Amino acid sequence: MADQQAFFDLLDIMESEEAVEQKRFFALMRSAFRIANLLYVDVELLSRGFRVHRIHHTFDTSLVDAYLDKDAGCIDAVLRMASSDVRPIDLADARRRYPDSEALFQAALHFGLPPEGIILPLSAPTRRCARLVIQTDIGAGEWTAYRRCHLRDFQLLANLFHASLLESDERFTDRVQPGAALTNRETEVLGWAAAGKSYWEIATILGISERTVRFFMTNARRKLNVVSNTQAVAQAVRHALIPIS
Amino acid sequence: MADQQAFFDLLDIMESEEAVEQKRFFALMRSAFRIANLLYVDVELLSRGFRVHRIHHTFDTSLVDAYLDKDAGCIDAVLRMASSDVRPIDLADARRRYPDSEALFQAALHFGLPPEGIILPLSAPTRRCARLVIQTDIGAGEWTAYRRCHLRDFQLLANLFHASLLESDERFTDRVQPGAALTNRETEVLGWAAAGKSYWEIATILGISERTVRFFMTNARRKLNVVSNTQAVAQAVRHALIPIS
DNA sequence: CGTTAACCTGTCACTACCGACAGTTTTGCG
DNA sequence: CGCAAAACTGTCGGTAGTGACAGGTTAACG
Repeated sequence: MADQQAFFDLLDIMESEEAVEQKRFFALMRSAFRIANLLYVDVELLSRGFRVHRIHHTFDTSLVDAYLDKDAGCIDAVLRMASSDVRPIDLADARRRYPDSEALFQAALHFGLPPEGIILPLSAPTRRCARLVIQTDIGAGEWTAYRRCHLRDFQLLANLFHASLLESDERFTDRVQPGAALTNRETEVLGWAAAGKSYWEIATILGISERTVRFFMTNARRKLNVVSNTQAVAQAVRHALIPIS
Repeated sequence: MADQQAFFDLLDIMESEEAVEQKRFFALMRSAFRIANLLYVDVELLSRGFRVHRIHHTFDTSLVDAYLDKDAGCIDAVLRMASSDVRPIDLADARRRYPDSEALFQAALHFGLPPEGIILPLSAPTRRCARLVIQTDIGAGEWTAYRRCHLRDFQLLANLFHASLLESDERFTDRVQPGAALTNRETEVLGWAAAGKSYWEIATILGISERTVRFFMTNARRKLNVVSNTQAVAQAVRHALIPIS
């Protein structure tokens, strides 16, 4: 419990300052706790592959870059593993539960990085997935006690850091939709089109004429500023105008 | 710091047990901390409105239900406000920053519920948004100190509870895609269709014949088990086969 | 060297979509 | 009641998407 004060100092910094720089946060964390390395990732996970929005870490740059190029498949598996769980996961547990990640841990060991540490879940905006990985040099025996004592500290500080990054991100403010809002009928018709129904089918379902369905769809296309039903539906799904259902 | 032991006891429970029941967690939290009420929500936020996946709370049922029916617009605004921030937000701050929520706080006050407490962000799967709201009877002056001391406890325990709920949820395991995976070209063509391009345009862009574009699209439709390009693109966006871009 | 999968192409007939023409009716609000 | 916005309808002509016909080429793998 020696670093209680260090935590509270760090908490005050994270809560009081507008934006905490990534390097500063990593440095503060490393001085406040017995942390060897930190890795922060914010990605958009796709069915195949992923798009990195942000990645920051304190590992050797050449090591990480080399690995990213060499074995993207393994990185992909590790990301998918980490994102499928919203619980803090111990690195040792991750290694045990997901054999695909073994290559990564082997490479880390080769560089003198023992597999002790934890992956913390972070609340990301729609379709994104962010995690903070903390790696330590503490032995497995001692780590259990240290983790129990400081997990809450790690999780909260990680959340605050992550929030700080998101807030400083312009892209996070693109919530506002351009153009006018769709009417109920327009949304409804879009939803059925997304379900693969033709104009005739939608007309039958809604009990209106086929011409009217086209009327709504045309209005929706105009409002969304798109050229085809297909693009309109893509937009609607992306902007959550229609539910997953 | 009197309830330090209570926190660690609770942490051990949350970490050791497979699934912690919602009522039990709420009871444990209320006995371990000076918490008056808890509210957990997990929703899918749409451009207009929302779909509730889960909602649990310790407030008076009639109060919440009545409010949900009466003023969905306000609830909507509050949800949107809470989800736009991934930082823990004090209820008092939320009230100050978002005038739309005033009606809700007024109603709460009317039922003897003071606006002290916090909204905790939770990491949810794609397109979902989950939050745990903690409300206390502690006075505003004392709350600041109590909050500083226990925010980390609240955040970590909330995360673990949330993870426990998600894990027990069948729907969370629907990650597996039915049918075969799309090839690179099929995905590529779908992406352009989602961008509103016609077959002819896609053919020109990719430098192949229009017929070939149709070939890929037909294969994609067959693999996704859909009947139109529109439905195929809707599926592709929903299942993150193609990026937001 | 055979097999498989991905990638690529042409044509025909049909149906669905889409823009532009020109309206009516209903609903909600000040 | 007047007005605006939403909901609703008909028809025409052109373009785009769709299924089914029947192929060829290239790269990877055992």
